[in-house]
Amino acid sequence: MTVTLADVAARARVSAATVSRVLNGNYPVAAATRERVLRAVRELDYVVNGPASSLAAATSDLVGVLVNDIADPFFGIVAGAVGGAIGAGAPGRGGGKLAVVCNTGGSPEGELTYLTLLQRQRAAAVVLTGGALEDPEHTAALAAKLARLTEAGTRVVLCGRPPLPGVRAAVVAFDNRGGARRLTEHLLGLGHRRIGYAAGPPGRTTTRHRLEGHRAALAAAGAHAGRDGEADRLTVYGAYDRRAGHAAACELLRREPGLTAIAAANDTVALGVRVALRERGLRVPEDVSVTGFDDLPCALDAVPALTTVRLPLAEAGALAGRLALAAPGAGESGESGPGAAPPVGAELVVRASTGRPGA
Amino acid sequence: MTVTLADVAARARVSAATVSRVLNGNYPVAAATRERVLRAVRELDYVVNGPASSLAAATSDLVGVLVNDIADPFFGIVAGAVGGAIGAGAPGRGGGKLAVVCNTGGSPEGELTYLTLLQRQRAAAVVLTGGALEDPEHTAALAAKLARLTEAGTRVVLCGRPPLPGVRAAVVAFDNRGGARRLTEHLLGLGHRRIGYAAGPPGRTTTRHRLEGHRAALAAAGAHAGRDGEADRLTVYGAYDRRAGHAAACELLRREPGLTAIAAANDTVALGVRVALRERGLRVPEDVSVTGFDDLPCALDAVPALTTVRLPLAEAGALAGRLALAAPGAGESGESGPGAAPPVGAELVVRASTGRPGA
DNA sequence: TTGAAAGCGATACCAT
DNA sequence: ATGGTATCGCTTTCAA
Repeated sequence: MTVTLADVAARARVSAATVSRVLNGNYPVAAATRERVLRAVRELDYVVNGPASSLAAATSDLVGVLVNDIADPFFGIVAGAVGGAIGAGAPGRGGGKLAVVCNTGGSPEGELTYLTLLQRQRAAAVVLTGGALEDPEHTAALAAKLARLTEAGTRVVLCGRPPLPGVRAAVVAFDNRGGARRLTEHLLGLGHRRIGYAAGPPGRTTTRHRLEGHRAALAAAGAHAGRDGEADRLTVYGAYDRRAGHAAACELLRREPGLTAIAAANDTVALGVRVALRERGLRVPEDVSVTGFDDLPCALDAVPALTTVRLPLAEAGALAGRLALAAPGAGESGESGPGAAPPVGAELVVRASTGRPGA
Repeated sequence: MTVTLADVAARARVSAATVSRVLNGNYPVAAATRERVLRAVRELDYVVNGPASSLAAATSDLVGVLVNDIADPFFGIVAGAVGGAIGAGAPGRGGGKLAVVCNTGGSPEGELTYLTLLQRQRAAAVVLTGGALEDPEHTAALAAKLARLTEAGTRVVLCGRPPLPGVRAAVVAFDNRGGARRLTEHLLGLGHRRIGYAAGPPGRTTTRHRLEGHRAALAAAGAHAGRDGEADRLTVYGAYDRRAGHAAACELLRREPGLTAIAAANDTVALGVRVALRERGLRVPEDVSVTGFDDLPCALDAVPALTTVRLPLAEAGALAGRLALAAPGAGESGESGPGAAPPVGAELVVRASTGRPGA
């Protein structure tokens, strides 16, 4: 029925071993022989049997990419970049791999389940993207699972989340604290003093780090500083989605109608905040930008103050992809060998303000 | 080193065959025996070797999802829904499959390359999403490739693109013509008469169908009808991204400054149009919505006229996922067997108008 | 209900 | 440079 290596070998009048060598290009093969084999492959329309190959070689060319929410362009861009970096046209050896994008929905079980699925597939590498849960129990389970994976030869890349103790992994770090801090400093610089904060879901590294950055900026400026718990009162947690951003803005304005600005923990949340502000007839600044907008010159020009905070997200993803390809053992926990850029500077953080500084 | 079926069998004091039966649940096994096996699996922390299993069974539990642009939330939502429908918690038999999201970038080669990669993996199914290229040569190549896949037992699902002659595939159809037509009718209803159109890339099914719908509405209303080529003059083609939307709006306004509205071929393009309008100080209507906004009540309320055009995108994706799981041979080319909903009604189409009806 | 054994298709070591 | 072949881990008849 389906064409196998043996069929090709027969047609090319060589052994199966030779065909394998030609196809993998790992061993020297006479040019004439190679030609004969390649022609047979073409004529028979032969396609390698991946499973068989993976079984024999004890490794597959699958690379798992775990994302918290594939519907969020943030992860879409990262996943796309990883896929591009490891895919067909990938530079050097190790290319031609297939990205398996797994949507965990941010749930701990989802994360573990998909890792098991990938482990089962003997994935060449797994890339965990986005903030991690800070629950000790889950962290332990995750670390254990990842340890097993690395033992089995699977490379682990952490992109946008902190290193895991005891896990040999390459990591692409985002400066969540610094980014959030600069964001709030920007608002303070505009004259805002009563600033609300639409935070991410509790218990996530990104949520905590960004909130810390936000508060550091407030503290440095002496804002909210007097009354205890004032910062808490002006902070509302929620999922990283529009609906939550909308709800957060409503709640924040209910608690403190005198708010002049609201900082959001990420782009998607900012979109929700925007909608809430518009509903109330509040002015929404044009400089609310969205992940991915950076390919639009006009959008960039509109937010000069934030330009430096911007992260070429796609490049971070590509870097993660390259790290996934790198030979195991190369520069773990930090960056890696050839062609690897230093850890990326800052996470993209965008805010929506009510645009009434001093009001 | 790594635990195998044989290890589990030994520990449970049964044969490998029995372990396999327990794990796959296809054959009857004594309850006591099953327990013993499952305990051994747990104790040894055994994980099936996917490649070996796929090799023996001649099929894998991978489902390929081809998307034109993973960074576009439209595809993110669809891909996520497919993944959810076939994944861990999938109903009935056939669940527990792994979605492999492949970003073709809308290129014909990418499409073919990924299909080969999936063919090599012996994918259980492939889901092609989004508009298709109308190039006869590529269509033929694609049809041939898909034919080979189905022959090998891979199910093919077309989601958002027309059926392919000679290819046994399930299809989830979007009413691109109808959606676009209603969109333009909406604008006409608001009093607009000089309407620009930011179309998608030339040569795509979605581009053509939506444009046809748009023009049908214009023709029915007698708008643009008099002068020949007027509709062409007010149409600008471009990629399905913001940058192109921005460029299209600029060009349209250059050609006809008297424009009172611009209809965009999709959400992402509409966002770009929006930016261009804002740059010019033109009023941007609040009812410009974005794919995925439908989970935000306020957004829905803002666009009553479009509510009926809205497609629960995630549901279309889930449907496609279910079709991917269905037994081969079940109701091809149209819809399918158990639990399958009828083809979805309408594609989500959003527009941006300059908000100056009659101006 | 369970076991034994023959593949599945490619890889890589050992010869030649 | 090329061929023979054991091996990878699981599935699936065929018997018992």
